Amino acid sequence: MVTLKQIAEKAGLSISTISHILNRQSPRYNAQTRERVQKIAQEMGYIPNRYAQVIRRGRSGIIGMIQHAGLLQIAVLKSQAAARAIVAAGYRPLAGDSEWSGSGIQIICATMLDLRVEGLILIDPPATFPPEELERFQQHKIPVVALGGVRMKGVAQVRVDAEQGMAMLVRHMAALGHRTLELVVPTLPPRHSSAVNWPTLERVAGFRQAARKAGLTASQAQVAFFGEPNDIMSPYANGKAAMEQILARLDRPNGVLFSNDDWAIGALAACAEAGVRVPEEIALTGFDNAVIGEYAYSPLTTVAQDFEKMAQEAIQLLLERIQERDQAFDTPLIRVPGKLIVRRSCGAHAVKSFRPS
Amino acid sequence: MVTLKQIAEKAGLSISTISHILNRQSPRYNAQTRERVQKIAQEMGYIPNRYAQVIRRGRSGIIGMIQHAGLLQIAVLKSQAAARAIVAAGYRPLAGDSEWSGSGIQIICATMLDLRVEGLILIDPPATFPPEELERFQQHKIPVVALGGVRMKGVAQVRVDAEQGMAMLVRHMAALGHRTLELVVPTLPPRHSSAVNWPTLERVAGFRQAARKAGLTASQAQVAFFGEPNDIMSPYANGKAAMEQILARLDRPNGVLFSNDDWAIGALAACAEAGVRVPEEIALTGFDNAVIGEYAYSPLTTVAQDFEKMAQEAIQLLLERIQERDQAFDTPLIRVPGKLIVRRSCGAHAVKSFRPS
DNA sequence: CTGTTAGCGCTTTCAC
DNA sequence: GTGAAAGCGCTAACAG
Repeated sequence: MVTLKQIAEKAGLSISTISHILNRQSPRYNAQTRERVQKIAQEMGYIPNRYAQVIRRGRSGIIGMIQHAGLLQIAVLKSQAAARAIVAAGYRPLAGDSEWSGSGIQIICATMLDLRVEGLILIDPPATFPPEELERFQQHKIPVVALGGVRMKGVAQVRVDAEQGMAMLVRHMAALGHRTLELVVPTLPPRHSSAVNWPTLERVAGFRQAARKAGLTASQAQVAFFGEPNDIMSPYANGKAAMEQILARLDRPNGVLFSNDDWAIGALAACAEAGVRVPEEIALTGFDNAVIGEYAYSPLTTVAQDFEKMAQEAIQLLLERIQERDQAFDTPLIRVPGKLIVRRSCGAHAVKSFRPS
Repeated sequence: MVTLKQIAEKAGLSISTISHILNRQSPRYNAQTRERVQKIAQEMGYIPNRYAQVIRRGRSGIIGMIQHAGLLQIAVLKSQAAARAIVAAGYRPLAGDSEWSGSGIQIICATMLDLRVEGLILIDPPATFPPEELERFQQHKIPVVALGGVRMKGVAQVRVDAEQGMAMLVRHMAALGHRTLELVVPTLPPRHSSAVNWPTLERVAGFRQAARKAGLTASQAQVAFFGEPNDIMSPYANGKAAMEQILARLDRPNGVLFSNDDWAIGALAACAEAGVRVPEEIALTGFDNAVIGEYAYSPLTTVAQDFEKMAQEAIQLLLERIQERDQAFDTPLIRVPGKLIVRRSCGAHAVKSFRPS
C-alpha cells in the first residue's frame, strides 16, 4: 500500500506537506505544487490509511447498525433508510446482522466496539438482546438509538405508532362489517426480562381501544399470543401455524389482524391449504407494508411505516447524543404515524371469484 | 477509552508487559502478575484499539462482503452463510449493501478499501458492477471471489450449477406431461459490457439441452428475456409483468420456468389476479429455494442451492489467494450442484381444488 | 520474567 | 510556503 512517505519522496517534499495538501486543501501552498502532489498521489493509487487517521484524530467517523433481520423485509428497508441518513450526516454506516455467525450478536458487538463506532443504531431489537452487550456500549459512552423493536433501558427510540396503526385497521375492518375480530401477536417475553415488548403491547392496546370504540364486545375482539417470543427466522411458519389453529376452531372470527405482514403471508398459505377463501370467507390484515404483501394472492391490507422519516429522526437523536457524549441523556420515544394501505385481503374491494388451484 | 498506558500505570508495570500479557497469553510471565493485569484490564473495561493494532500488525483481519441484496431472500441467506465461513476461518466479516445510500456501490467499496479488507466476497454481483471499482481492489492485490452472480475478469467464482438445475426442472416438467415449456430470464446485459451474465446463459443452455433430450421441439421450449438487465429491487414486479404478458397470449405454454423464486412469486400474483389456477391451468417453477416459495398459495417447485457448501468453497478460494497475494492467480469457476425441490406449483401433487378468493 | 526502544502511517503545532 | 518534531495506541525485537 502506498503511504504519504512514498509520495513525499517522489515529490521531493516532506510528509507533513503532502498530508496538508491532500487532506485539507488549504490554499497556503502554491497551486503548482498542489497539483503536482495531487497527480502523483493519484497515479500511485494512494488511499489514506484510515487506521492511522483514526488513531490520530481520535474518532472513527463510523456509525454502526445492528439488525436482526433474518428474512424480514422490513428490517432490510429500515436499514437501507438508516444507512442513507448516516451517509447524509457525514458518517459511514457499518452493518452487522445477528443472524450471521454462530456466535451471534456478541461478535457483531465486539466488531462495533473495536472499530470504535461513535454511535449505534439498533434495528428492531428483540427482547432477547443481551443487556450486558448494551451496557458495554453505555459504559463507553457510545450513544444507542433503537429504530423500532423493544424498549430498552437507556436507549432512545423511534418507532411506528402502532397504537394508531392498529386503530386504523380495526376501524376499517369494523366499517366493512366484520363483527368479530382477532389479533394475533407474538408471545410476550417473560416478565423478568429487562426488555419490554412495547410494539406488541401497543398493538394490543390500540386494538382493544379501537374495538371498544367501534362497539365490539370483549368476545368480539380477542387477542391471541402465539409462537416463541422472539423467533424472527420463521415468520411465515409462525403465521401459518397460528392461522391453522384459528381455522380449526368452530368460532372463527370474521377478520384476523396480524402484527406484521410476514405472519400474514404465512396465514394466507394456511388458508390456501385449507381451501378457505380470503377475504370472502375470512378477512386478514398485516402490518408494516412489506413489499411481498402486494404480491400475495390476496394482496394484504396493511399499515405502511415511514422508514425515511423514522430513520432521519433516529439519526438526529443519535447525532445530538454524539455531540455531547458526557451528558446523561434522556431516552425519548418518538412515534411516527403509519399510513393505512387498503388492498384486497380485508374484503374492501369488489371481489371477483377465482380459484388459483 | 482505556489504553494500555493507563493499565500499565495502575499495575505499576510497563506498557509492553501489559501488551504481552493481554494479547498473546504467553506463559513467560508469572501467573500472579498475569491474573492481576487481566483483572485490572477487565475492571477498567479495556478494549484493545484495533486501529492501533492493525497499523502495527499491517493486516486488518477483515474480509469484506458486498451484496446487492435489495429484497432478494437468497442474497441474505448467502451472506449469512459466507459470514459464518469467514468467522470460522478466523477473520471478521464486514458487510455492505449496494442498495444503501444514494452514492451506491462506490461508498461501500471505499469503506472496504480504507478499512483494508484482506479479501472480498461479492455476493451475486450484477453485470452493472463497475469495473473500475473492481480494478482498484485488484490493483491493491486484494483478492476477490464471487459467490454467484456474473462472471468477471480476474475474479474466481463459486455458484450453483444452473445448467444441471435447469435440466432437472425440465426433465421433471416433461415427465409430468407438460409439452410446451417457456423459460423466463432477465434480459442479458449489452454485449459490450465487460461482465457476462453466465448464470442466465447457463439456465438457457440447460433448458434448451434438456428440452431437446426430452424430445421437445424448439417451439415447444421457448426462452423469453424480460425486464431491465439488472433490476434487483423489483423482482416481484418483473415476474408479475412477465406472467401477465404470457397469460395474454393465445398460445400459452403448459409450464413456465422462472430464473428465480422471487420472479415466480410475482408470476403467481399475476395468475391470481387473472383468475388462472396454478398448477391446473398452467404450471410454474422457480429457482433458488427462497423461504417464501414454500408459503406461496401454490408452493413453488424449485431448485435449492447449497449455501453452506458454496460459501465454504468461496472462502477457501479466498484464503488461498490471501496467503499468496503476489502470485498471479487463475480464476476458477466452481459449480455446486443444486437439489430439486418438488412442491405443488409444477402440478406434481394430487390437486384438491380450492378457491382462495 | 520485565522493560527499553523503535517504529506503523498519519495529523498538527510551531518554527524557519 | 514548507518542514521538523511530537505523538496517537499498540507491537515486537532485543536487552537486561
